Amino acid sequence: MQSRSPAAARPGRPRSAAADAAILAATREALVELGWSKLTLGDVATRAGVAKTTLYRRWSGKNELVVDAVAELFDELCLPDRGSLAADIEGVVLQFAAILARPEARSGLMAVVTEATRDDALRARIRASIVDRQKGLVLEGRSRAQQRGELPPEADPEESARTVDLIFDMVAGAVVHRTLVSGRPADEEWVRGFTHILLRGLTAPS
Amino acid sequence: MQSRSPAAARPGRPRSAAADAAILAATREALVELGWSKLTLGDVATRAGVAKTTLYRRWSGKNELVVDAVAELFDELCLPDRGSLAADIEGVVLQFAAILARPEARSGLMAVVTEATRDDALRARIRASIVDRQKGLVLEGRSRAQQRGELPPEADPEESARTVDLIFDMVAGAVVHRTLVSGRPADEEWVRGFTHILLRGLTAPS
Amino acid sequence: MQSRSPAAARPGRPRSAAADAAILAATREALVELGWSKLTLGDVATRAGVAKTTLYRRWSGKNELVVDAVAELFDELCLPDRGSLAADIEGVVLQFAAILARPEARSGLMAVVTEATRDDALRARIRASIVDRQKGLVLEGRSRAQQRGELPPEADPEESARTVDLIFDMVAGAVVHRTLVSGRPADEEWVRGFTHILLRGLTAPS
Amino acid sequence: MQSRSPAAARPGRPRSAAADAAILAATREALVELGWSKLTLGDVATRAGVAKTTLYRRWSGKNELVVDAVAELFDELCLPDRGSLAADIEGVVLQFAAILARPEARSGLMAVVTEATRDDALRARIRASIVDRQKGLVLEGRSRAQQRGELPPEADPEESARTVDLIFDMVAGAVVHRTLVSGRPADEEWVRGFTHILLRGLTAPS
DNA sequence: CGCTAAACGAGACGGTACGTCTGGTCTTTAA
DNA sequence: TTAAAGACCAGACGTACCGTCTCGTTTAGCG
Repeated sequence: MQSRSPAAARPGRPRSAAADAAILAATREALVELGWSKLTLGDVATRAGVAKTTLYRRWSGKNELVVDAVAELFDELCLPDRGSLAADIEGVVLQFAAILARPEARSGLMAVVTEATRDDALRARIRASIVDRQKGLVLEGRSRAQQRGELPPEADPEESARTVDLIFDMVAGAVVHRTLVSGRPADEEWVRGFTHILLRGLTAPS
Repeated sequence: MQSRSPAAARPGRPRSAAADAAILAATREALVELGWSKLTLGDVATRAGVAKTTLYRRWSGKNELVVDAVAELFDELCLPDRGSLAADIEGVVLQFAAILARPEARSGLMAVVTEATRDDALRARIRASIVDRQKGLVLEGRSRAQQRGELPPEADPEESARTVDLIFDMVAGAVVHRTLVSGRPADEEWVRGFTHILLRGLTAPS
Repeated sequence: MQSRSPAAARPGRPRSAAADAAILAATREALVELGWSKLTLGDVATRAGVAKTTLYRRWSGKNELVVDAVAELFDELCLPDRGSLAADIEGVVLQFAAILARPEARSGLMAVVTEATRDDALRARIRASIVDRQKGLVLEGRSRAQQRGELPPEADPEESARTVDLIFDMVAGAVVHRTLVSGRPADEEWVRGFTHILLRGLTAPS
Repeated sequence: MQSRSPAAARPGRPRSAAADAAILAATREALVELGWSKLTLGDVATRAGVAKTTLYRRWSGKNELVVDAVAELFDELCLPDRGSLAADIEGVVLQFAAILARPEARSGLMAVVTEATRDDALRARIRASIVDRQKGLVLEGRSRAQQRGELPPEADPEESARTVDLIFDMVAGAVVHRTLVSGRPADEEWVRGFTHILLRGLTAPS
């Protein structure tokens, strides 16, 4: 039996880890300067000081590359305990907005989501590297609020999952639409108004 | 013999009106089959039975063409009075979701919005042909709800505009995110849940 | 019925005759500077001030292009009447040697002949544009010598054709081998010696 | 002074003799299947069951490799005494033609000669491994004919060398041109005709 | 016997050229 | 003047080889 352990000492020269990093950084740089549609894999390779073949050996195309390059931007997302559900939501939304305010995210994220409408594998990749992480924050925020007593514990797990999805679409969708479609910043004032409506919608007695 | 339209005093061969329609239809057809990134102006011209020059004489590029082609899809959006604010919201959200469910809208709309992040003229064109129309529906729905007494009349006009923008971002963003990012349909059940939260957030006493 | 007359006014912009000439000239220039194996179609296009597509529209590859470029060099071959068979042979052999002394012919001709060993269409093209013209000179020289009485009239036409082929292979082969394999010039002295042997072989009583 | 004794017991693992043979055989095999221009060193290495580095350690490039691979084909050339100059010439020309009829020789030999027009080192290598051996046969045949009295002894050694070169160019050139350019076999009938003319040219009284 | 040093396989690396495709423009003839 | 057709320039595409390099792994001879 041969276990394909990830660090299995494969024969031949190992891939350069530096190249990976250089390519992803060059991709973000090119996204900032040129935007998605004028971004060229040849140009990215040149910026990274790397041959085109090195790039194609790792990523099968523009879409996959940009997903990975953009995904790294979301590594910094986290959910420190700010003491209340409202503060937690405001905090994470502001973090999210700050990332979307960066030009490499603006150009890149929307573009790959667009491409993903026709490419299931790409959609899965986006979900795995970007979306699921964000949804995890929603889950974490909710359980924390339940521990605080701000939200009731869940009864029906299926209903619960549906609500999490809904909240996630509302939060992410609103920030994305504000930032990328309306083209105005999701600043503190806007976030406060948004959080106010969302929270009241979730907690007010019907 | 062809009788010249009396108003067309211009010399030379008049532009074919049929060509415009054929080009836009061919564009939508190509969007469905190929998606944004693989759509080619040469291919569109061929589908429309038209020369490339004819196409370029009317549109300056891919972006402008697709904006116009997609904009026609939103002509059907309207806001019949369904008797209550909740019903009105549900109705228009479902209409919007139905449009976004069509593949030519999925591929095309997102793509031009993406391109618009780096092209102000394109953003203005999109706003004029697509977004403002939607925002008008929000305004219309609110004033109707105010006439019904479901919403209080606005005091501060600036605050009022801010709220309309916020609601618009929340509605459009949630539907778009649900449809294109989460990749699940914005069906009646989902719309009901969304409307419920949104409406309670807007009307519940804090 | 559609007659495909060569100057049939086909629709669309006609091909640029200047481009053809520029490409062939650039090809010869590149052959001189770089030789066959380092000659690049992209480079030829650049030298000719022409896009790669323009080149590929006319020639399907390097081989076909070089055949045509080299074939033009042989346009100058002719057979002026020098008064005797010996003088005629010496004259045409010297002409042939002069062409083979040019670097674009050295690199190009041998290379396409080499490629033709595996490509029947290419061999046919070479025969049509280069070889048959040379063989014509052999035929012309023989009939002229027969009129002068230097050679007897042919009896058996089949035998006659075989002899022409043999002489042609001997003449062209010897010059090519001397020039390209032995790498020494086929100068007047060499040509005189060669003509001497050949002529005696053809005319001496056995 | 550097003694380069062939079996100088150098430290380290000695080179595999089997690899050399396998590479040359694989080269000929690839020449037959693909021809010169489509032959790749990577493919040769794969066929030989050898790494590319092993190949490059021994040969500096495609040209050198093919020269050596083709040169081995000419090892079988020899000049048995057939009793007369005519028979000797016919015999060796037929041998030469038989080698040129093999596809690995057709593709390979011409190609390296072509390359050699721009590479002096390569030309020297070809001369050493292939051409000089053939010229030796001419010398041998002549001296044998002189012993038989078919040819007069040489007076002027310089004139003698010039004649040998000329004959060699005529013989090799005619066979190569017949085989590779005219594309017809140098069979017995053709060889007889050729030998007849050549021999009469050399021996008939002027 | 173990040490040393070169050869070995595998395959990644920076490059270059390939032949194709698309984007926009220009030039022709016909309507 | 517009239309259809298609040639034109420019340049990105993704692939194939080039010749070099870096690995880990033999495999010989010498100590």
